[in-house]
Amino acid sequence: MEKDISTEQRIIDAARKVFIQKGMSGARMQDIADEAGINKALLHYYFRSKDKLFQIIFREAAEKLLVTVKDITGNETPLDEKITALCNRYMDVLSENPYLPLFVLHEIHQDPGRIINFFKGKNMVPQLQKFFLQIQDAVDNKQIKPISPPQLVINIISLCVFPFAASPLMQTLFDLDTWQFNLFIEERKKKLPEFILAALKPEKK
Amino acid sequence: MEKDISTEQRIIDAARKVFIQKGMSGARMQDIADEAGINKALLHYYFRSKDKLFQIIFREAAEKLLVTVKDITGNETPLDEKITALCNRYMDVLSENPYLPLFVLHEIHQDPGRIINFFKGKNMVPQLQKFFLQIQDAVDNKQIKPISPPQLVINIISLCVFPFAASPLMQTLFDLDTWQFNLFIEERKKKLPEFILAALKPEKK
DNA sequence: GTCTATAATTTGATAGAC
DNA sequence: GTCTATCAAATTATAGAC
Repeated sequence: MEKDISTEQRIIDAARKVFIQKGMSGARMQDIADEAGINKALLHYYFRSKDKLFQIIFREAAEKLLVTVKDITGNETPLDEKITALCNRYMDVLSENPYLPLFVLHEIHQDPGRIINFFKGKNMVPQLQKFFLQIQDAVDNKQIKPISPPQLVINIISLCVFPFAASPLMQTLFDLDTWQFNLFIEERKKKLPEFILAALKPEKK
Repeated sequence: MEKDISTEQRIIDAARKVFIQKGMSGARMQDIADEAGINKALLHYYFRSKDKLFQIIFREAAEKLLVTVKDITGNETPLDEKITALCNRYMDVLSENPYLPLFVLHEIHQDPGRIINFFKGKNMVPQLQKFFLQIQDAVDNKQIKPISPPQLVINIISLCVFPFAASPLMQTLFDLDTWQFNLFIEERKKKLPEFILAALKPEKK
C-alpha cells in the first residue's frame, strides 16, 4: 500500500476501479473499501454516501470522454487533419481507459438526467455546432462527398469508441487474448483515418 | 392487463423490460412483479431465482443480436450486397430493440463467462471465418481497398450499433427528441451502406 | 483519522393459507 | 396458481471508542 498517497486519493482510485468495473448498482461500498485497503466507515467519513462518491467518478469519466472531442473539434485546422487528429487522440485516450465508454453509456442510460446536468456550463454544444459548420462548408465546396454533419460525427465516434465498448465480446468472438486485442487496436489507430477519409473523398469529374 | 396472455409470458415480458432498462444488478424482483401485475412470490414459483430469470432474458437478447449477423454473413451473395444487407438488417433489428446492445455489452463486461457459454454450440465462429475469407478474396482480387477482415467487420458493426448504444447521450448532445432521433436513424439506414462501400472502393488505375 | 460494532433498510427467497 | 406474511442475508449508513 502506497504510504505517500492520501487516504482521500486512495479512495477515489479504488472507487474509480470498482465503479467502472461494476457500475453504480453493482458496486459495493465494501468492494471499494477493500480495494482502497481501508475500512468501510472511512468511505462515509470522506464522502458521506455512495451516491456522492459515484458522482465524482461519473463526472470525471464523462469529462475525460467528452473533453477530448471538444478541444480538438474546436480549433482551426482543416477538416481532414482534424478528423485524423480526432481519431488518433480518441484512440489514445481509450487505450488508456478502455472501459470508460461502456461505463458512461450505461450510467447515462440508467439516468439521462446525469448527463444533462453535466453539460450545464460545459460549452459542448456550441463547439459542436462550429464543427458541424466546418463539415457543411467542406460539403458545399465539394471537398468531401455530401453527408449530414451529425451523421459524419457519429460515424467517426462510432468507429473509435465501439471496439472498446465491445472489447469483451470481440475478444471472445475473434478469440483474442489481451495482447492480440492491443495489436488490433494499434492497427486500427493507423488505418482508421484513411478509412474515413476514403469514404468522404469526392468523385473525380 | 391482457387476460389471454399466460402468466409465464407476462413475467418474461416484464423481466425483459426491467432487465434491459436496469441491468441485472439494478433490476429488482419487485419491479418485475409490478410490471407484470402479479405478486413477487409468483416470480419464484415460475422461475425459482432472479438469476434463472435473468439468464433467459440475456440469452434471448444475445441471440437476437448475434444471429442477425450470422445468417446474413453466412449466405452466398457478393460482398457489396452482403454489406448492404447486413447494415439494413441490423439497423432494422436495432430500431425495434434499441436498448439491446448496451444491455448485452454491459452484462458481458460484468461477466465474460456468460458470452462464452452462450457461444457453445452456436456455430458463430466458423460462419465468421467464412465471411473473413470472402473479404480477403475481395482484397486479393482488388475489388476493394486492402483492409484486414476483422477491422472491416468491426467497422460495419460499429457504425450500425453505436448510435443505439449511445442514443441517450446523442439525444442530449444533439438536442434531439425521440422523433428527431428516429429521423436520424432513418437517414442513417439509407446512407450507411454507401458510406462503407465508398471507403472500400479501390483506386482507379 | 481510523477502527469496531451495530443500526436501519432493502431485497431475494420461502412457508403456508386459499 | 396465486396470495400474504415473513425470514435470512446483504448492504448502506451511523455511533462511538481510540
